[in-house]
Amino acid sequence: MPRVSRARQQVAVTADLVILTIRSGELCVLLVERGVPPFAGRLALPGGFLRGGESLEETAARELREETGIAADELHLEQVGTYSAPDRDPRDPRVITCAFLAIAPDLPLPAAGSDARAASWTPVAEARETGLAFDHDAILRDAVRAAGRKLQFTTIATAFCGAEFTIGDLRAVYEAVWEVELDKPNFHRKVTDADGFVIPTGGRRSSANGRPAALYRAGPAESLVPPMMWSRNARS
Amino acid sequence: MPRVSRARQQVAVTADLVILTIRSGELCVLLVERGVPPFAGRLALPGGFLRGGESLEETAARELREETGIAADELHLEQVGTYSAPDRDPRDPRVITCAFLAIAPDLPLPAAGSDARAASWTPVAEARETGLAFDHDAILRDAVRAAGRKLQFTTIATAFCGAEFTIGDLRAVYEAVWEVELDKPNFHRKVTDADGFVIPTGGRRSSANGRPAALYRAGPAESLVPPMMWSRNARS
DNA sequence: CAAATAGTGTCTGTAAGACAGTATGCC
DNA sequence: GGCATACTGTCTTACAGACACTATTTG
Repeated sequence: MPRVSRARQQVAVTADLVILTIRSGELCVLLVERGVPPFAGRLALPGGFLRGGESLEETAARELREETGIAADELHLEQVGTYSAPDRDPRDPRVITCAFLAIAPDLPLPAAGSDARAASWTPVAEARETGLAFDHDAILRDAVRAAGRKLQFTTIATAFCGAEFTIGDLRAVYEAVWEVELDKPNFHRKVTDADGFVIPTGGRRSSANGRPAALYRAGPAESLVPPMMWSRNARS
Repeated sequence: MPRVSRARQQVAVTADLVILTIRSGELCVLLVERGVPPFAGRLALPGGFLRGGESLEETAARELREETGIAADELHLEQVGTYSAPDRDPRDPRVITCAFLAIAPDLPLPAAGSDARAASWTPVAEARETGLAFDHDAILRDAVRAAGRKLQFTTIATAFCGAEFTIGDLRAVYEAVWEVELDKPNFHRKVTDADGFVIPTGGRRSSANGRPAALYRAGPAESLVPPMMWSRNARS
């Protein structure tokens, strides 16, 4: 009896979402507590099954809306990878998943999910310690790496911020995702010099102490030239 | 009657392979002629259905072996993306595919596929003109882009070459995938200076004309620092 | 005033790109 | 020698990173 049957196998497919944001300088991910087996009571990435007539992108967009109330066209949604180890989900029929990365500003809070599941922002460091259901630890790790790579070459960092933000806010994004400290003066110059990355609004924002920071909004550029390099420390 | 049913849908899943190589300076992809509907007689990427007990990576490795005789651990195999548009495959049950990128040296020729399908290397430019079955045009485009990005930051270019190669061979890889011309002297210095990219074997190879080029083999480094940038022309 | 954060100026090392010039093969 | 290809040297410009310094706020 061969372990690998020659028959083509039909499977159920889910789209799982890694929705990242920055809350008070910390990288956070939206997690839900599973209400039903398998892994009932454990934390997991939000997600759901592919339905007839849908592409996986549409499934992901629908889940995003159901879990957070955000329309998918308001933020980036991109594939991270497909996870298909035969033992990744104990259910039968077999379940494979396509993971999507979404980047969101600090939201008012996922309004008590219409899906009735308890959804909440969890620091990524904490999620890694606790451990997630299924193979979601690996998915989260891959998604954070993908986000880190995108920060290098695109202006996606502004998607982590609200409509108006300071250069310090933007630097906090890079520092949280890359887990490094960046030189403030050099970062400031690089960002403000890059063509179409940020546009000054003229406003300023006071904090408790110190000189108020100038406010910016996202510029029209999508790719960031020259890239923001952190390859010296090349992990991934 | 909603277009999107609320029922979770079971689907069949394939792994499709984009196997790239360089033949006389031209980027080529391994294509098969389909013997059965849908798209019978049309060119398509090699691939096959996920079987019970297999991950998609294992499916891809098995198809690679069946189509080319190459063992998967001899070359890179990595996910490009999953394609799931509802109308991408007319068959029922519905079929979605996970595309993999493989990079191969110029092989002796895919030994008359054990799968009995006519497999052959086709220049990518030609494949784009002719058009492929299913959504394989989009998959091919995405895979070539992914390969181009990998060339920037990894030493994967050596995987396109045989065990021994000249710097000119290596440069041809970059020029074919990126569709640019690179400065020969600068490329030479950059590659030979990069730590662990290439190692001189001491041998030389004569061509018809001119000074024989020194031979190299792949070095131990996997990531390329500093990266080989072509971001000035940033397409993708 | 001190403390704190925002932002600018300047210097140094490294690397990219342009391209002149040298080396070494075949006819 | 002529020609083609491989390779080296050198110059210019651009950018990363370090860090001294100035600016503007609160207390």
